[in-house]
Amino acid sequence: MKYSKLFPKTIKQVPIGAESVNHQLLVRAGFIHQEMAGVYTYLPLGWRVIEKISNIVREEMNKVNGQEILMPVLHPGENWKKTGRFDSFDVLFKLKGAGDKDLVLGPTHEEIIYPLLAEYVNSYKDLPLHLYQIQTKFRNEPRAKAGLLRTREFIMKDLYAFHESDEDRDEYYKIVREAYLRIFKKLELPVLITKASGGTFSDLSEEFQVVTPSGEDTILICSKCDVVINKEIAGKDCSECGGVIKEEKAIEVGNIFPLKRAYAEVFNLSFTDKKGEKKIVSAGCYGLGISRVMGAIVEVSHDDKGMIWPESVAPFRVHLVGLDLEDKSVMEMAEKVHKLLEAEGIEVLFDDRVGVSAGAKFADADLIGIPYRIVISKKTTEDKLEVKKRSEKETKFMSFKQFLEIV
RNA sequence: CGGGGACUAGUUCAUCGGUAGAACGCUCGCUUUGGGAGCGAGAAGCAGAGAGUUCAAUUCUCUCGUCCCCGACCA
Repeated sequence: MKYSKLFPKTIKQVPIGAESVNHQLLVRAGFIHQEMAGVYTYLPLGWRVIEKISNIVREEMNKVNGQEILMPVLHPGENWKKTGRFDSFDVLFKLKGAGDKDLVLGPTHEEIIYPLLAEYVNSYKDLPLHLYQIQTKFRNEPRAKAGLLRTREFIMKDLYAFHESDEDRDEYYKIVREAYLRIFKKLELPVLITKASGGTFSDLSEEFQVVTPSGEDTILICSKCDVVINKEIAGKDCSECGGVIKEEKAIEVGNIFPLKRAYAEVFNLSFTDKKGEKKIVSAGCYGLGISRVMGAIVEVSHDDKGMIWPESVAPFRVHLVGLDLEDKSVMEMAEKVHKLLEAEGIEVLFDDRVGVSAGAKFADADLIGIPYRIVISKKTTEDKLEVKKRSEKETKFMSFKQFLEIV
């Protein structure tokens, strides 16, 4: 990809109203554009990051036997009336369809997936069943804030798992819990598994929290036994060992909990067991905020110059900066290195602009935060590429071959 | 939903009663090229919407809208 063709370009000024770090940097670098409070367009660089996060999540969901589906954004209001959430779900977007029909923009998908499964699941042989989707959710938050951390429209992965028994459900819960840990490790996002309120469903519920001052949740960490609890449900001292606790601000990037039989009863999601008896399905729900993860990564991984993307989700792997490009031989060398890298399957953003100062190009590279920067100029040759990692200070010189070994 | 702040060029901001200005960005030309280069020329605005006060409103008053911040809220 040539930077000269990339939409859009970076901007120097901090956008008005953008106070949180993720909002400022993502807008300035051209990853996202705000349309209204809590609603954003993902621009080419930002969308590449979203896709990479999604693919990491997808891969791990498939490993735990998840089958990907895509449910509708638009829900029949009727289903929400059945569960009582048409009136009780306070951030529900409601609208009228043709014939004055009540419709809902989906903030979560129990009201779709339960009726769906009730139609198809009959026997214990149909279980367990693990279905997930990566999709846009809508929640009419009273106050959207902090860039991608709290929005009215957001991208989320939600996995719904259905089981014959609570034992089977709880066993699968542990499996997904491990998958989540692998996901956040790949995303290089340090998470603390936090005991949380189960809402209306359960006492057992865990959140994956990223500690950062910009977080809006408060979690309590026990200094003695390493238990982490959301402040919403905790007392003064550690409930496990009575140890002293410390408070931290954190961002919730995932939440897993058993749904038990709450919706299965409403929508009559039942099956016939081996003995021929009718039973109600037991379920678990596993959420992960894809777009929020993007904001959280920026919050924990940046410096005063810009973002520092983990290699797993960076929009490109190499930022090739061409200097002295009005010199024909330098331009040819840069174009050659660009092609060679792409031939190796390495994603490259090539700053091919002519007449833009070196300082401006370096500043853009730092802001965008791609892991490896290669500079091509009068001072370099193919056997002496100038390489710098975004996360490190030192610049190293190496041949193309040597670079391929480290990248 | 309560409290506070803001809305003027594409962006960030000045003007604070007398019909609008800078910086950045953009276009053209020349010079320059290792940490956001210089000079010159140019394009760019119904001052969020509406009403009121006034000879005159971007400026004062009110209403509405939008955005941000602090709370409340956050299956």
